[in-house]
Amino acid sequence: MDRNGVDYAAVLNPAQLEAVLHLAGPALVIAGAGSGKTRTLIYRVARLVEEGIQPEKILLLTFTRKASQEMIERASSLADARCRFVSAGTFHSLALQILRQHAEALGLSNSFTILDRSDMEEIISSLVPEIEKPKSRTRFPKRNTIANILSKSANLQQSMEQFLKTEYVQFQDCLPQLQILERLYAEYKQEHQLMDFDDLIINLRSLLADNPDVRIQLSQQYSYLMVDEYQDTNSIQADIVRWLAHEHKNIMVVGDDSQSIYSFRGANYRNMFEFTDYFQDVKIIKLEENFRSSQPILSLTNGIMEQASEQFTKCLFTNRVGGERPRAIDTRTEPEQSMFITRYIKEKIREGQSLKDIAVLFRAGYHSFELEAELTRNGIKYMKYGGFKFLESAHIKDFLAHLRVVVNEDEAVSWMRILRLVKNVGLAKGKSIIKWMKDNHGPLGRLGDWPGIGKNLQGLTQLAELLSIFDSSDINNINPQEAFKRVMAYYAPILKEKYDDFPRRQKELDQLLQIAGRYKNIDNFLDDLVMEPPTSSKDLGFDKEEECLTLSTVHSAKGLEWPVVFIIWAMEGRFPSAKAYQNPLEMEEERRLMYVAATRAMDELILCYPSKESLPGWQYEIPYSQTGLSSFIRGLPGDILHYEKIGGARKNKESCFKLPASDYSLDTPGIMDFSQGERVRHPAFGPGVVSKIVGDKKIEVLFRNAGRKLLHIEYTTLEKI
DNA sequence: CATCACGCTGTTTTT
DNA sequence: CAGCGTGATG
Repeated sequence: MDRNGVDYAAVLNPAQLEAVLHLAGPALVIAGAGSGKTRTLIYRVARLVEEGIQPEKILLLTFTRKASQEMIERASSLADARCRFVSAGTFHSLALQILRQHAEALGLSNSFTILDRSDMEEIISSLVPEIEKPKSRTRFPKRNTIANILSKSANLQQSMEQFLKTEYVQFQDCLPQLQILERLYAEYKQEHQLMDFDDLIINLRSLLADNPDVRIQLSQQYSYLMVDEYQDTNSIQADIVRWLAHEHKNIMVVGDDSQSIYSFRGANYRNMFEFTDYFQDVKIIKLEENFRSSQPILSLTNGIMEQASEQFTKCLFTNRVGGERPRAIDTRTEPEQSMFITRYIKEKIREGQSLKDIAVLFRAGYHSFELEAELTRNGIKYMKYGGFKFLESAHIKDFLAHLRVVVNEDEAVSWMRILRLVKNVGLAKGKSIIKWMKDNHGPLGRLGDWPGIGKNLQGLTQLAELLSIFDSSDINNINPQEAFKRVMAYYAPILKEKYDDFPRRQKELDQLLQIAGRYKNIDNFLDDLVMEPPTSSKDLGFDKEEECLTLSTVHSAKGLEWPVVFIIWAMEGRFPSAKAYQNPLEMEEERRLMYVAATRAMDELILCYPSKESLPGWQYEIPYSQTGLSSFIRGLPGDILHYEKIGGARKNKESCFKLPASDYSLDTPGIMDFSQGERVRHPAFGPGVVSKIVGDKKIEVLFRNAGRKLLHIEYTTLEKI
């Protein structure tokens, strides 16, 4: 019993207690999924505070800001209110904060702008025309791929040559071009005072490595360090941790090698085991008792990890008894999968389960599109995490570009966006205007003086007027919301002109305006948007705590749990390019990804896979043995999973799901018939008319409201009206 | 030099 | 589906 009345021994098991009572010196906590890792961290923070350590001096590093905020909140409500003042954040936010203070030590201005992924890609694609592409027949990588290559090689600290040899063999003959691009991109960033996410980390490390005084100052400022999800750090971040703890060695890292799923950004779970090489007398604590899942679920997850070629640690166990075996359900096709899940959820609700208790997890954002349509048609509310970020949609980026040049008038990426929105200005004119502005420093008000301005460039004059408003007032005193409204007055007509579905986009901008209202200055507002972009409608704060289903990528679901979890997994095998399963390394990560997904489930786990491919455009069928899921479950002992098949053609009597055939079988004439001229409704595109029957499962529909008039649509996304 | 229509391709994950 | 390249048009 301690002074404040938290009886740690009563709320923690022995291993957790050991971690919580550890005060000074290095410690490595190996914490299996669901072993109360967060709980342990929380109580350890509380414990440190109760020991009299100033909360500000405790630094808690996590991978998402959301995770750190939640931890702090729980710590201050569960244990000690002073925990509210603990310093917490992500590696990136810490780096930003420190670099803004010490930029000059690195020869940078402290008003640098942060590039998000799409900014990065935009710069790259503007640089690509400057290089001569290889003459050979092989394709040059797309901008997304180039960005991946540059980012990952930077994070791995490998030379381009070495990197291509090991990771992108297919682009090896583009080596000279990629090297040039790498250099051009670096020069561009230097010239325009820009940093991408990788630069934040890399620059922080150099700062720490080269400046003992900064290091000492920081180790005084943060004298106790904790790092969550340590298996997801890359070697640069591990260096940062080492430097930060260099003076005092009060460092506790917590992680689980089986949950390392970020190798695409250079993360290496071996960091965990190298930790003991860099610090002496590391206390190692293993948390192996699982408090989350039923034993049958753990048998599955243990089984999955037993197939891994490298396993360092633990086998999870629980004291819980009972529970159903996880189910593997062959839903035959993707539409049937969506219908199955939707029906099942409805039944659960009828049984009294809350929607909040159910989650559907998947590999990539677009894997849930089909399901989303089905849920919408059935009126099931859901919140989706991960995948596409709404901040990356064109209208939001366009709008924010205007605000960005208000803060930083040299910001060429944003200028390009803005200018190209003006009628009759394209790539070439945009470039020449930017060059002109550079040569004549101080573009804001004087854009109207551009010599090329003429009667067909009326838009430029208006833009100049808008910007002159900002130019004349003190930028630091502009209230973000006010600035927002002014830009909106200018941008709204452009929005209407450009998008047929502008009301939706307008609404999203209005939501963004609400967020802007929470800030006192534009700078911070923009920084926060890049560093911690809202990833779901919930983050935007407009859907109040409504009870709804969770849809999430596995990556975004990390650290969370639900009583009932569905996993949708089978699509990987369908891509001709999905050679993942031939590459043992990627296969290993895929396995850990499945492990993370499965360990989210508390009571009920349902793996769904359509054994038959049915997407438009990808007509060929993939044998079940090649689908992603089956490669995980093939090697498992037969009694770990309960196998089932559903689907019209199979008429499986064992199926737990008996529906009238017409309700969900594509083979049965019924709701899936459409004929030419029929009126239909799509959940996203609204009403339309069937214009043509293209094939067995494909029709063409003419939509009035959609940006595009003609779309090939799958039957199941449509509703007859 | 900007823009538009058309056809082809290729699909991740996050700060 | 979007994002890119191409070729025609203004």
